[in-house]
Amino acid sequence: MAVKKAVFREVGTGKEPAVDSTIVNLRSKLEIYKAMSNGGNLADCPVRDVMQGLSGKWSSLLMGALAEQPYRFGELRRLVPDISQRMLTQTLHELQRDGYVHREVFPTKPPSVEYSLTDLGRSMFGALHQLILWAELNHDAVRQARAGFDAARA
Amino acid sequence: MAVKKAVFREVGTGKEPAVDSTIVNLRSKLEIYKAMSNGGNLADCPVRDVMQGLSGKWSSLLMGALAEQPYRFGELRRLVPDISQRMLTQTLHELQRDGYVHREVFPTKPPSVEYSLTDLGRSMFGALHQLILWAELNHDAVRQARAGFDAARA
DNA sequence: TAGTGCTGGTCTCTTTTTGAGACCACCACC
DNA sequence: GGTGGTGGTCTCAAAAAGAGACCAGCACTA
Repeated sequence: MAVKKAVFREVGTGKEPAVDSTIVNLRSKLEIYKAMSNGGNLADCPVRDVMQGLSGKWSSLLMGALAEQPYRFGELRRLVPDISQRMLTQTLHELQRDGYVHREVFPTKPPSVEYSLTDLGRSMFGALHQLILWAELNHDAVRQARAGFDAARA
Repeated sequence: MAVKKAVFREVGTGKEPAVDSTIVNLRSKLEIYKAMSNGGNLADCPVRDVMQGLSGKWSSLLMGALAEQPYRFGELRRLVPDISQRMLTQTLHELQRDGYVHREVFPTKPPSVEYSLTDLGRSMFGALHQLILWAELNHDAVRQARAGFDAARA
């Protein structure tokens, strides 16, 4: 294997020489992260903002359930037995706020509440689904990597 | 708009009548959630297991950065200025453990450490990228939904 | 008519996770 | 001998998550 040089690159310090071809070339590759970080304006970053709402422990699971069909509150509670009622309320509320989930109250006695995906929610779940499928297919590889890592450091 | 009936469905209680066509039809649609919940065996669920590792606040951001090029520890710290050193160490450690990230120490003085994506990591990021692109494209819709929701309840 | 159960929540308390920042050893440079 | 840069760990405070009690309203049952 060729010996890699551990070159001390200067990144993001704002002190780079203006005309350094190495850095220019390097910078041109930073497309994904730039998008994810809104080019340094971290406070108002689109990707980060949206991803944040999906990164909760229960968000993707509830989206998966609602992608199949609408559910009532109590149904979701039974379907996902290890979620606390507090987190179910809260996660559904966040998903509703971000426009992925529609909440409808029916005037039954007692009143029942049905949650369903909006068009935006279905659209988003299309992308999320890719990740879920990947997880399903590659679970063994991840588990194996994890086992190997734990074995190596033991 | 047609009046929706708030039918009290029985789901997951284990008490359903054995031959109820409504429920059978309902059950047949539960493909995505079944995959996500491993059919009730929640403790050892592939999708949940993998998603958990990606749902951290910083995981996807660091994956996005490393998808562009390898970075050294200090570079990542400067690139993502609002991550604490502790969370950077920890998140990289988790990503390494799950097999997405490779960690290589160079015998420089002082020693430098380079982080890069593995093949598994690049594969996973392909799927994650779909979600990132969606977020980029639909950020306005999400922000609008959020604003509308906040306005309605004020 | 009193008890029980179901609805969809909220409230409080404890535990877990995250964040901010001090601290560390090592070495080069001046 | 001070300063700065390397990649961390450690401690302590703040924020988030989880467990479970509690609530009002109504239907059904005894």
